[in-house]
Order: sequence, then C-alpha cells, then structure tokens
Amino acid sequence: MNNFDLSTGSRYDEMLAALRRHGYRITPQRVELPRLITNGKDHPSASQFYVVLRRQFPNISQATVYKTLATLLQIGQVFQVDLHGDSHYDACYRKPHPHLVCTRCGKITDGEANLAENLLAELQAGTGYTNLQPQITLYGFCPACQQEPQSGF
Amino acid sequence: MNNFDLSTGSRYDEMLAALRRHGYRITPQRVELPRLITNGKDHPSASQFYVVLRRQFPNISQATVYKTLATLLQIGQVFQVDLHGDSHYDACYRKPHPHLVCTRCGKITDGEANLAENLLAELQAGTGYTNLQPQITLYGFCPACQQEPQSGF
DNA sequence: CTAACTGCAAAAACTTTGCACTTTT
DNA sequence: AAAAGTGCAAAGTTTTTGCAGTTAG
Repeated sequence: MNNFDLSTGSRYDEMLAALRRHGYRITPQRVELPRLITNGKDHPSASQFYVVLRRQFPNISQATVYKTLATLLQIGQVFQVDLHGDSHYDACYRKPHPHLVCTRCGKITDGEANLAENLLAELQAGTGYTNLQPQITLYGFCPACQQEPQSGF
Repeated sequence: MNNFDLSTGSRYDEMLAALRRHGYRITPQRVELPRLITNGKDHPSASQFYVVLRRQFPNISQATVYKTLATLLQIGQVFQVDLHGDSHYDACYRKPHPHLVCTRCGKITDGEANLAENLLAELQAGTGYTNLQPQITLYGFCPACQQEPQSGF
C-alpha cells in the first residue's frame, strides 16, 4: 500500500528509529507527528500539523511543531517544500519527485520520479555542487480546477 | 553576452515593453528595478532590491518593491524562486532552468536547462495539470563552500 | 537525577494593506 | 484632470527565540 519500496519496515517505524538513532528522546509529540506525516499522502504545513495535533495535545504549541519539524528535517526524515508564504512537509523524501501545486485550490500532489532522478544526476555531475537535495515544484491548475473560469485575464 | 537567445531585443527592453503593453505606467522605479534584475545574473530578494534601489531613491518603500515585483510576476516577466524564509527573483524565466542554492553561503546560480524542459513536458502530458510553471531548486554545497568543515555532524 | 523537551509569550522576519499625496499620461 | 503609482505606517503571517516548568531515559 506504500508507494515507495521500504525494505526496512514502514516509513513511520523508520522515522522513529532515526530519532532514536540520533539520540533524540521519544516524546508523545514526536510519536504523533511522524504518525501523521507518514500516514497521509498530503503535504501539511506547520500550522496544519498544529491544528490536527491540538486534538490530541490541547496545549501543544506552534513552537513544538516547528522544532519537531526542524529536527526531522535535520536528520533527513522529512523533505521541505517551500511555497511562497509557508513551507510544507513530505515524509517520503528518499525518492526525489516533483510536487504539483494547484494555484487555485492549493492542493499539493506528487509527480513522477523518473526524470527527476536523471536531472539530479545530471546536475550532481555537471555543476560541482555536492549534497544536492532537489526541490522540484510545478505550479499550475489541477484537473479539477480547470473547469472554473479564469481569475481575471 | 546574454545567455538566452532573445531575438526581440534585450531582456530589459522587453521587460519595459511588456509593462507598457499591459497598460502599466513607466515610473522611475519601474525603470530601475527591471534594469537591476536584467543586468545581473544573480537572484535578489525583495529586501536586496530595496537596499540597492535606495541608493537612487532614498525614500523608496519596501511596499513599492513588493508591488513592482508582483506586477512583473503577473505579466510573466520575472520568475519567483521560493526559499525557506523569503522569495528571490530571476529575470530570465523564459527557459525553465534549475536553481542551485548553496546552503552555506546562500548563493543562487543557474543550472542547465536540458532535462528541465523534458521534465516539464513529461509532467505537462502525464498529470492532467495545465499552465505548469516549474520551479526547480537544488540545495547543496557550492564548489567554494566544500572546503569548509561540516557544520556539526 | 539530569539533560532534554514542552509550552508560553514575546520577538523577529517577511509580506500585504489602506490611505493621502504625487506623478504619468 | 483623471487614473495610477508611491511612500508611509500599521497590520497580517510565518517562523524563531528565551525561559521556566515538566518529562524521558
């Protein structure tokens, strides 16, 4: 049921294991955010995580959400999608793939990975840059939003 | 001397012509920002434009910079590169190309376009999305910054 | 028990907005 | 002269920071 081949257990288990491996403590908040991000195929923002997490932790703070995401980012367990305005997070960073952002409804979906990997390889080789982390975002109108009338052009 | 083949005059002339064509008035500020962005091969942020523009317009406001960039964006004359904390701008949006961002010094440089265009075509065809505007950003260490010691790992 | 983590509140950074004044056309 | 643009200041967002109290190991 997982789109990505993870021979070493589920994405969620791997994320918690990574936290432990890096010496971070396992707190209820650090259990729940990984669970959320690995369960859905959406790409929530910090404030979207905050809203959902508050159902289980009524007193959780935005700071904790930001700090947890920063931690996961640091150990390479989430991938950041920078949008104009805020950042969104993707749990499945291992296979680089493009993100399609609908500029009308704001939905973010995953694109195909094939060429993305080739492009990464090409750049890795040709530019002298190392440690390249790709962020491929395409802004456009999703199939559902194409029916609606143009905004103002 | 221009990296991109612009059969119809310089990038700067084209940008001003586009402003006129769309009915925008040509003000000193709208002359100078296009001159700045088309002259360099860097990718300034709004506040970087602000700092430079203040040399010629001591009273210019950040608001004017943001509004001017929004206008140029709207008529497709600049391309926006969304980074974690702010957005940067590229004058040569016509040929989609990747941007390489050094996570140590922050420098943004242009990558090769070949595969970028193929990837765009592939996605345009395969996803049902329309009007796709690619934003391909790769974070890594630039050649100059690779000598320095790792931050803290 | 100790170091690490959380929540809270304040602050910082980026961007947008409203409005009076000025400038293009 | 009219419409559009600018500057200023205030406000709106997102994200970061400092610190006291709490908790995981």
